Amino acid sequence: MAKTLYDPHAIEPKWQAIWEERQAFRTPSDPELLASRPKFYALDMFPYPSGAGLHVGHPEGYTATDVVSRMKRMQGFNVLHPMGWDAFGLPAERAAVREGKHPADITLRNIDNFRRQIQRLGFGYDWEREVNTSAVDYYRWTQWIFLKLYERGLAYMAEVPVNWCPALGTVLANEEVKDGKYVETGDPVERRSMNQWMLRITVYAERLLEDLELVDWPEHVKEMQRHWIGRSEGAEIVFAIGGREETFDVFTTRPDTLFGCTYCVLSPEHPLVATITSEAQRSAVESYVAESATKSDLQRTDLAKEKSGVYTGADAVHPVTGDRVPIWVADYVLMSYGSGAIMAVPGQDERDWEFAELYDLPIVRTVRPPADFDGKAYLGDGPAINSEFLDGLEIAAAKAKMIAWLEEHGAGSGRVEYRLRDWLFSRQRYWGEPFPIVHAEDGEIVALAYDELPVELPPIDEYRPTDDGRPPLARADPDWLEVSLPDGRKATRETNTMPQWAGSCWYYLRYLDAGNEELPFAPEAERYWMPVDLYIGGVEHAVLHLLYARFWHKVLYDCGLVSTQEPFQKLFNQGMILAYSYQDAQGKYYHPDEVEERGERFFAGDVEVTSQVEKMSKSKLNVVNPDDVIGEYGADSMRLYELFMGPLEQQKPWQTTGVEGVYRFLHRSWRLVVDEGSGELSNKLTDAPPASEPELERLLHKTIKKVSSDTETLQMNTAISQLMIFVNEATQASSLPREIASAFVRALAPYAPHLAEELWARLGGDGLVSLAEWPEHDEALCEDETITIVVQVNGKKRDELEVAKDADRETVEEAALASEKAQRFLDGKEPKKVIVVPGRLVNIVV
RNA sequence: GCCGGAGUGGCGGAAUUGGCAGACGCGACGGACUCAAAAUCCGUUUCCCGCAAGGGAGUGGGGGUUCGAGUCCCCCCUCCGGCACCA
Repeated sequence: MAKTLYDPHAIEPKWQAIWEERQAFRTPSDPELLASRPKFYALDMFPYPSGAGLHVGHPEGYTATDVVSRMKRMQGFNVLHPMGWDAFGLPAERAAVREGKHPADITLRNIDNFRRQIQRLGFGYDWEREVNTSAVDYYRWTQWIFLKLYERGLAYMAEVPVNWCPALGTVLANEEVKDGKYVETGDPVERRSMNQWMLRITVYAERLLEDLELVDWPEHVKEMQRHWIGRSEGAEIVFAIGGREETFDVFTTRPDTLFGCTYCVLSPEHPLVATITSEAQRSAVESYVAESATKSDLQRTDLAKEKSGVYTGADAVHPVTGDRVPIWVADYVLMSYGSGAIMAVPGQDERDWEFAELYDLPIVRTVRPPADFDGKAYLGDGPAINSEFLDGLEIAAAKAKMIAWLEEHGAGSGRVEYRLRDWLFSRQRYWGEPFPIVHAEDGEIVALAYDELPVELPPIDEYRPTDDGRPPLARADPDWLEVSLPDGRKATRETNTMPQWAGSCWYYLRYLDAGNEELPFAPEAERYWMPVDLYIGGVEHAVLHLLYARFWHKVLYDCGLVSTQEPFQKLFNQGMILAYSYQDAQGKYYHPDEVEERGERFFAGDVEVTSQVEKMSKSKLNVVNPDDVIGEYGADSMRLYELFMGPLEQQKPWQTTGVEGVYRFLHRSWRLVVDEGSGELSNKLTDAPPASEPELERLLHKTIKKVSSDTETLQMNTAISQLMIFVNEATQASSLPREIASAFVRALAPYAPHLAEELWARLGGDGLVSLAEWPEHDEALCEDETITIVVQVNGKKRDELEVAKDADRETVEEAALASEKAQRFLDGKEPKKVIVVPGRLVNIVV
């Protein structure tokens, strides 16, 4: 007779079809139902649909949100759990050039593949709310929000120094550049001056910083944002220039050290450099400035080890003492921070000390270092010295007094400076949102009216910039490019497009009401569903996406369009999934399938290789494809293993043998209910009450309790471990009451939903287990009748005792002292002290 | 250099407020079933001494607090992540 084994390939497509047919995961929309239950909004960071398809890292976070949403749904929450596509971006544009197709076609093809792969995992997404940022009915609303920003004066065009990436043929935002390279590809970036769109995110710096207090996010992500915003308190001080009209401002966090200022430094890009330089110094300064201009940011930082600079020949007037101090030009002062000029205080600043030593400039200490201090610049606290009216004051008091003095004498004021810069918001690409902006022939920038949206991407022949360096959209037909304004003026459309971040700044709002043709989303939907209750994604978005989205959200809040200050109440970062890779002595990689272990060593054929854990990558031949895993073990095993590997937030290596472990667990779960020989229900199942198997009943309640709380706190690895413990025990038990089996299947359902549906149906459960009621645990049954008490002598375990769970101190102490094994170690000595920890242990000290 | 986070068996990892270190899984070893294998099931599995009973050591290293430390404090080492002339 054919055995009825657990067969995920039969079960999984079947239940996925039924879920779809019964619309099991449609978000409730009935107003009465919405009002009657609490809501839960579980959000995944939506993927960019690349041509490479899904890798096993993607589903980790998706599985976690799916498990939580499924449990919440069973617990009676209205659940919103959507998925969509961050679909604008350069790779599709490049593929379009390569294949001679339109980027939209490439994008749709990739989306279909991603959707297929994601659907195989059996996630309970509401596909009716799927969004695609590159679809016209989505990006018209991105343009709509841009108009809101523009109206509020938060979007402007300016000639600014930009990060130009020649390899990409476009500019990049500050956040996209690190060490002079594009963070995604490592392509070098250079400085250029260009007329570009900027968003005034700096206006929101303080709120973006403060409101981090309101959200439940990992501390290190908050820390990264705080650092990126980079608030520092200090003072702006005005310096006059000897013999000239001009003045310049410096920003300092140490106004208390003003008396120690022995020179000033301007950045090479500072506008005053050219005007104040003396004739004698002109050629030296000019060649220094020219040299700095040719250096990339990378070189400037690298060469930072050795400072350099040139005297301008001009002197500044010390605002308090009236002394002359020399003004230098040096590239250790950046034009992009503060005012691009500093007062140098070598006594209290390491960089200034180094520079002063190099060029033999005077050094004056204005804070007395401790007697044993033998360093150079002293940054610690101490009484002010050499500082006239500040002498004797500690730093904080000295700062306050100096700021008061400056304000009184009109020489400066207290000031807060931020590291955060305005957001460079335009790109020279085709595959992005067109700006709803035209340029009139007289140069005026004109925003389109709301009813003129959308501005659709026009077809063009080639996706390269024009020969004279204008963006690809400049190639569009004049029908698109040229417009007449209502007042009769002729105008040209903006040909830059928005950066990829634009679409992801508000997609979580579009999900609330994805089909709305009148508005980006209805206010009542927003009030009901926001904020996002759980947002899971990779830490790589800690600054970029999360900062930009928070910024837009706050603008929408100020427009009265959203009701919460912050969009994402709880954020969680899943750790990256790594994989073993194998390399020989020459560094050549081998596919894991070629490698076998012999003893302690690894070989690929006859070649000895070493193993290591690395990021998955094609070149390292260690990429694991979810389709292959599902093909072999099924989606439930894939889901379970993704979460069982270890703590969600941790990096961890993929191990195929680990998938087999959870696959075996699902087999055991199957056999608990189904007799594999006959295909009928297992004859261990009984209609007897749960109490007929008291041990198992207790374990069930402990399991429900632990699975509920561990799922809530995203400790899914230990929740699964508890389910395994239950199955192991239940397998041993002589009978299995149906009620117990039913509760177990419901607790398993969020994790292995296909198997759970099948078992639920076989057990005769009502409807879908995905929509069944989550089991409740009975606290009284979560405690054992008797507990094991450990008996220690001098802190070492010597014996165990079984006592009633409510046994009092005296009883436990007596029993422990009576223990034969304990007595042996007491060696006849009188106990000096006996510590009783009820329910845990007794420690006898001699 | 600065700021975070982490170091636990052969491996992934568990351990309320300080209270039985190593749950669960992998791997390995032994056994059952089988002509045999796979699958499955049962058992063992931190290390050292011991036939065993039993004993000793043990959570990166060193010190401390405590009846008791993986957990708290101090110093050091290693790894990972972020930032890096931000005045």
